[in-house]
Amino acid sequence: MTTRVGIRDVAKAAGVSVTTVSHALNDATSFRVKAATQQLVRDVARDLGYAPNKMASGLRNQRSQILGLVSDEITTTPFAGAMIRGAQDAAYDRGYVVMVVNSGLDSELETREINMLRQHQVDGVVYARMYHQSVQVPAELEGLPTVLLDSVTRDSSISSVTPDEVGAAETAVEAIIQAGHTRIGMLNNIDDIPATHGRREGFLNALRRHGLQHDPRQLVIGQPETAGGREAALGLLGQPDRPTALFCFSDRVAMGAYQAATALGLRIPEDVSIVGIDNLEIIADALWPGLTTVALPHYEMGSWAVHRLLDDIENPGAPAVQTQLDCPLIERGSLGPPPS
Amino acid sequence: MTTRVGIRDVAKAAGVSVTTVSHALNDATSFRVKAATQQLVRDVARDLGYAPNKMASGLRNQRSQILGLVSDEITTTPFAGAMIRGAQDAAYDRGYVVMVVNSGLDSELETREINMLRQHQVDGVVYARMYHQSVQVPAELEGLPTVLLDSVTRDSSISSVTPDEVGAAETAVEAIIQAGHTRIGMLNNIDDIPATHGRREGFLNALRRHGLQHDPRQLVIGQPETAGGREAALGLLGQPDRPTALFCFSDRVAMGAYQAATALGLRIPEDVSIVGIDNLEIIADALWPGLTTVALPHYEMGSWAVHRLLDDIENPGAPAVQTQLDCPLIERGSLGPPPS
DNA sequence: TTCCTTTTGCAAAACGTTTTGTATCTGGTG
DNA sequence: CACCAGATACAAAACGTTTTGCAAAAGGAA
Repeated sequence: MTTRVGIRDVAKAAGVSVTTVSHALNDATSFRVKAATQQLVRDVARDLGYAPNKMASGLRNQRSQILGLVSDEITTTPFAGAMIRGAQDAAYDRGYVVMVVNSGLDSELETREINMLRQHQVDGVVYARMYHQSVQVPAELEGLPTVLLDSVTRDSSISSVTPDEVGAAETAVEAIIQAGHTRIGMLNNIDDIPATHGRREGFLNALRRHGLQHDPRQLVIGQPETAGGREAALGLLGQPDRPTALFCFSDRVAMGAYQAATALGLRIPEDVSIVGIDNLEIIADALWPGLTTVALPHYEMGSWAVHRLLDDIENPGAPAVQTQLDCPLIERGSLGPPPS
Repeated sequence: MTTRVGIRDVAKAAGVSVTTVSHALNDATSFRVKAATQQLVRDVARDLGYAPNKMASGLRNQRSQILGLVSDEITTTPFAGAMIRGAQDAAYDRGYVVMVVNSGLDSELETREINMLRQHQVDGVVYARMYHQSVQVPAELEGLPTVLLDSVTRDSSISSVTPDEVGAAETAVEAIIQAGHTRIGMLNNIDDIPATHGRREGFLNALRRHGLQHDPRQLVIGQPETAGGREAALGLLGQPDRPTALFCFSDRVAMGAYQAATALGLRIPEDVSIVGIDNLEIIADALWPGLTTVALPHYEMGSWAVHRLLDDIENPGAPAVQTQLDCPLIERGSLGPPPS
């Protein structure tokens, strides 16, 4: 219940004026205050536990130092956590704080939530999706600095950051090829999203680069969940000329592939190697043996988005940029040489 | 770049005074304005897209309408997403917004982050953990309305919400018993945390209630991850008098039990039934067959915490309360009758 | 001493609201 | 017409800062 300590209290305690305190604390307009007094003021402020009221200073400078993060769902995967944390950490490093808001798929709710953010005078907004997709930025964001996270839009005047899907697939398939495989199958997603196309392209690129022939029957599609992966893998691994390695659209699909392999009596990686994408630790670490996979840089994307947004805010005018972040290979135990 | 529309603009457009606008919009101090004018003002405000500046109003009424949510890690499991969303939704329904901040295990960072929240004048904070544990509330929260989420502390003057661990285990084991099992094993956690003890207690309660004898050799402990569950289950299921059902500390442990069963050539649920706790969809849905498990009410806890916090803020003085939320059984396919 | 220069203080305005007290307007009633 | 009640307007203060212009103090150098 102790009434908050304000700048006047600090001034009184330090025996200087509020003007001096203000200058001492925000050393911006320097040289109105001598180094010694500045130190004194700071010490006193610390001792008193003074914390400037950001509503007041924000009101005065028309800067809230708050960023909005609007996302769709954040419940099913841990990806959201990583992105938010990346955004958070970056914001914190630069003296900002993040207001998170999520609206599921309800665009009316989204509108109202963005409105709330505006009322709180957020300095900018990160517009995030939980998986890489193409979006239309809501009209309410008009006039607010905005950066897209894990999403892109037609309007190239908005900066965005996404995973390098093609590169991720190339990384995975290169690793498979390096291990000696020549008959490689892919379990792709049936949905028409950027990840589907990008990863397919990367898969084909890697094969081509190494002069490996692509057998279209070994690129199958299915639902991007475990059940879909299981079915697809059962089909692929049941054939006599089965592939010796499987590149899977995601770790969940890879989990299905494990189940299929086990059901068929194939050992991993002795009889068949499996590589995924996502580095969904809760699955990749839990599979037996551990799943070799390519990590999606969620934390880094969150961080990148906020840094970009703050650059935009702090000195506007830079051209928008569409960035794709690298996806590193995480080796566990599911990739080995092909059976001889 | 259109300069924000303020209350004066609304007043001018509606042809009334700012006083009237303010009264019309916050109908609190009623009857200073006639219903007709109120409607007029509201229409004009909507047409102009007027959004009250919360920094200004907050400064004036010493109320930011912002809640802080400080948590530890939010990266590995999707639980964080559910809790945050629950908190979020509840806050939104009552006109508040949430600032999320997370500090890992770095308590110095936590201190500084709480400080930031204070600077932004949050009206209260939810102090959250990602798994049920006992915590010490940091001194910086002194004087701020606080509610604990998925955590408890010695000081019973702070309200808290946690899952009903004992009840969750009872629910799971009751279901197993209803299915006809009499030889039931438990794979518990080795860590000394509330969940470990609560779930053990619930397990024993259920057995006792049905007059089933508890064989201590069938309650084994291990690391609460998949590998730990696998090892523990291999031991338990390898014996001739193996249990016909396994109650697992968590879904990840249950996944290990699946692996062990598969390795031993046991079918689920024909040869052995398995029940978990967590309802970690990404795993429970992915296992084959689907995992019957008990859900931890993360969303509900987040929502409860915020509602409690706002009750505290809006009319202080109510006694603190320690709440435990129910955990419902989620049936999939891993529980069946015992082999005959 | 006198004149600078550097450091500090003081007062005031501004940010956009809410809230209060008082004054004004309107229309109806006696 | 005079009076009254209800509805509204107006002006001002307050919330806690930042920033400005100007004045005052403290030194040092001439």
